[in-house]
Amino acid sequence: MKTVKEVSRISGVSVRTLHYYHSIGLLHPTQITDSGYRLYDDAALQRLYCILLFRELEFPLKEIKRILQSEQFDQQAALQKQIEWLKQKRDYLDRVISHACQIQKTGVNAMSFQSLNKAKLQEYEAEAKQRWGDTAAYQEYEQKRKGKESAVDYDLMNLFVQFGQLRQQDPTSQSVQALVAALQNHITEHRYTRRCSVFY
Amino acid sequence: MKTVKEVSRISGVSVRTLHYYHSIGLLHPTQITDSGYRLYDDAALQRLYCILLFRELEFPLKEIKRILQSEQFDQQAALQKQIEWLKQKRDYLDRVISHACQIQKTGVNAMSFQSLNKAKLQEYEAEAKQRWGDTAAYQEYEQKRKGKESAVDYDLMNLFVQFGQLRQQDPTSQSVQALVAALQNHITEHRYTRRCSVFY
DNA sequence: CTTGACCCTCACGTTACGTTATGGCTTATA
DNA sequence: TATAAGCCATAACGTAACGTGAGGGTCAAG
Repeated sequence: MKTVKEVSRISGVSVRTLHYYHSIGLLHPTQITDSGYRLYDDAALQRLYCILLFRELEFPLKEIKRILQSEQFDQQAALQKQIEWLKQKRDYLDRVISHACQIQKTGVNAMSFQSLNKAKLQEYEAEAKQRWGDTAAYQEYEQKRKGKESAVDYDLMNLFVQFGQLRQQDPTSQSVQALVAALQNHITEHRYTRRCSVFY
Repeated sequence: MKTVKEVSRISGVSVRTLHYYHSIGLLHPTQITDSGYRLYDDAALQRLYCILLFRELEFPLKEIKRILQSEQFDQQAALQKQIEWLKQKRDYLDRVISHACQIQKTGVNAMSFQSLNKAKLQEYEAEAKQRWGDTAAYQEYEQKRKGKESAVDYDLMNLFVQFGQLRQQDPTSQSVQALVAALQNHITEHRYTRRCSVFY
């Protein structure tokens, strides 16, 4: 039986987080002493680990809660499909890279934005639908998506468009340099942290 | 001069967002009519585009505000370094994939966690430090990081550890299937959205 | 029995908006 | 010109996942 502090040290989450997870019913302490102290056993730790796992994947806590009490699916096939998905992401990254290289060499004017558009992503989405359309989880997902407009009409291309437009303007201009500086800084800062460590 | 509705339609952001950006001083309307209506010109639209660009990269709005009024850096070199960074990410993804394949074939017991650990990411971090250590932006970043403990002692490996542990337990168990199902569902749901479209 | 390290429960702050609620402005049409 | 449709505005509360004190019990050591 471990106290909040011990669990915190072991798992890396804050005591406050344990309080919070308790309050929302995501992780109940195994026992609570007369004086109100929370105590956790190994099973609780195991569950916490699962929670953190899903959190790593950016599941909202409510989803995690739901997940941890549901059941279904073929595991082996899932891993297989997961691998394929990862490969597609890598390929996409490849295209992004070559595109960036092209921009670097030729500037914006020569960019063939058609070659790298979000159509590819939608392809994936369609494929995902095929792959998971028969699952209960996906059905729910679909349900939730209804009514939500995908009102995002800018994307990676626009990033490069911006880059390009700025380049054509004035290489030493305020906005260009600020853009680049910030880009680097931000990526340096955020791309090594928990949020993105898994899929980058 | 466009009204909020028009800007909203063009840019894809909500009217509320325009209100908000105004309220925090991130994007001022070009003009405000006697009756209090916000009006934006093309320069404002351009600025909005920049804002959205940075937002896409997950900059907090405060940072964006700061960025848009700062100035510095060599742009060309930055793009180059950015490309290299992207390549490293892709390579990391490659390793993740091969690791996943190995797990798929041999199960957990055979996993060589040493081969894919966060050391590689830390390498990148060190390299980033070298690359950007001389920049003002990075200095600030360092400043901010002080005092923050990197208390996250689980990562992608733990993902597979979990996967593996569960597999060894019982392939048809509740937790295994829930894990996989949720994983798939979540990724299907979240990996095609705005948040991650750029870097995947 | 006192001290220090731990524990507890409020409860407000944060980020980037979404979502009504309530009411004024503008424009087209009857 | 009156009225309705459609757009505008300002509150002001809700959300997610905690961080950060404030104010106050508890427990083991000395």
